[in-house]
Amino acid sequence: MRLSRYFLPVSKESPADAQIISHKLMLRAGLIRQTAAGIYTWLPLGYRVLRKIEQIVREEQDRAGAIELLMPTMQSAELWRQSGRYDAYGPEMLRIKDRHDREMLFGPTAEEVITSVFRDSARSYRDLPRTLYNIQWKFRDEVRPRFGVMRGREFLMKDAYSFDMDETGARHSYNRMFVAYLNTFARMGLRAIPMQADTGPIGGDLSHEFIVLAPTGESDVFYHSNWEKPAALTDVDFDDVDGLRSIVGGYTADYAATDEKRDEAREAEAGDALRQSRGVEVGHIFYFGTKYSSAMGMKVQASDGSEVIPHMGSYGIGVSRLVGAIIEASHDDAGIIWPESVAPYKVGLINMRADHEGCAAACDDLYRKLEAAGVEVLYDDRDERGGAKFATMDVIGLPWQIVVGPKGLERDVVELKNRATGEKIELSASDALAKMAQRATA
RNA sequence: CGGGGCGUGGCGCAGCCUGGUAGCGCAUUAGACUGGGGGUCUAAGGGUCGCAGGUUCGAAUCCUGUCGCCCCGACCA
Repeated sequence: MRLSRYFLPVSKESPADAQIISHKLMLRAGLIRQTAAGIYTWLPLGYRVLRKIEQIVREEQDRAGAIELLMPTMQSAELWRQSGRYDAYGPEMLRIKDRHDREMLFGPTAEEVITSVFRDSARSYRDLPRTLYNIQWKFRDEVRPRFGVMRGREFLMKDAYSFDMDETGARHSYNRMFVAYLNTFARMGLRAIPMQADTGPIGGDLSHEFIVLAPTGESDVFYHSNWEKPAALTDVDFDDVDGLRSIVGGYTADYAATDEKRDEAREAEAGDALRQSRGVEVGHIFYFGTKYSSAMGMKVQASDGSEVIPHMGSYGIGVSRLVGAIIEASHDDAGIIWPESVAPYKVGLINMRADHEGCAAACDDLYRKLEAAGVEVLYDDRDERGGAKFATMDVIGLPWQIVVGPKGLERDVVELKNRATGEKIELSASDALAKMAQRATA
């Protein structure tokens, strides 16, 4: 993409409304614009990041054996009356009437929809277990939206729902998601710590919140220093019940708890290794037994002919919130530092002198070759001074910058800069191309 | 939902107390110079001061209402 033809409104100053760093940077870097309280338009650059994150979530859900579908944003009140939640949910649910005066709502979650859909088609134990998920916009009419996309009213959520014949099966489904979540966040460069959590209005007795450490987080959290080691992907067979259980057991062995769930004995045990921080909740998983399946009359026939009420769990990831959480965890004074896995473009190509014939030709050539090699490149071909271009690239946080200028070209070199480390090396344009092409396919 | 604050060119703000020609910085446009970390000079464009009503000869300014947004607290993927 040529910057001269793109829509990327960046600015030096951020609106006074923005309080926390991720919100300020998302506005300054031209990622989002607010449309109403807690409701945002995703500008081109921000939307690319959102889709990258969404795709990682999707791939890890698929790997864990979950199946994607798409449920509507609008739901009928009737469905929520079946579960008894229509009255229980309260003013956070946005209620709407259609032209026939029928009561509708903008879905804050989808237990009712999925249970109804699956209930009407699943007849036998052969149809189970299944975990179904979708990535869809949700609306929760928060009393006080704030912190940009970290706490919006409209937000993109991945929500998964598992159906099993019994609690043992349900716990395995739960463990699948537990490990899938660790892998999902690790791929985004985040260390997300699973913590024992309250189940809240969703109900049930087994629940973990996945929390990313950040000083601006909304929850106080306590954890063992073992959690400070960098996040690593776990290569697992998701069908291996015992193997998965022991992996989850291993992860939960190290103490980690939110403020409400602190355990004095375990904190004493951790001793000097106990750490305190603030955190952002990026995922939450629940096992809640037959709460919805029984309320909504879901039954399937077991192999012995008896009727069984399936056990369920639900599993959420705040996809749009993750954009903010990643920035909270990865930025510096100059701007955002995107992990390569979610960066909107891999590399920013800076033409130091748009008016310089040789320089422009070299840049155009390198740009074409990068695109042909499948490297996502944002080419700053504007007639601006170098300083302005550096500042733009730094604030939008692309992982790599290739700087092409007349001085370097005299010696047949370009400069490759790593945004995260600030390290700069000189190399030939073809070497820079090769290096970027290699990273694009890695 | 309780408490507090703010709405003035795209963004950040001043002006309001004490009513009288709407201003500054950044950004934008044009030209010139300049060219490796947000350049300089010159010129220019852009605002019915959130909206509605009231007071007044006259309202950004005073009064009433209303809408929107933000902050603290309680609640949340």
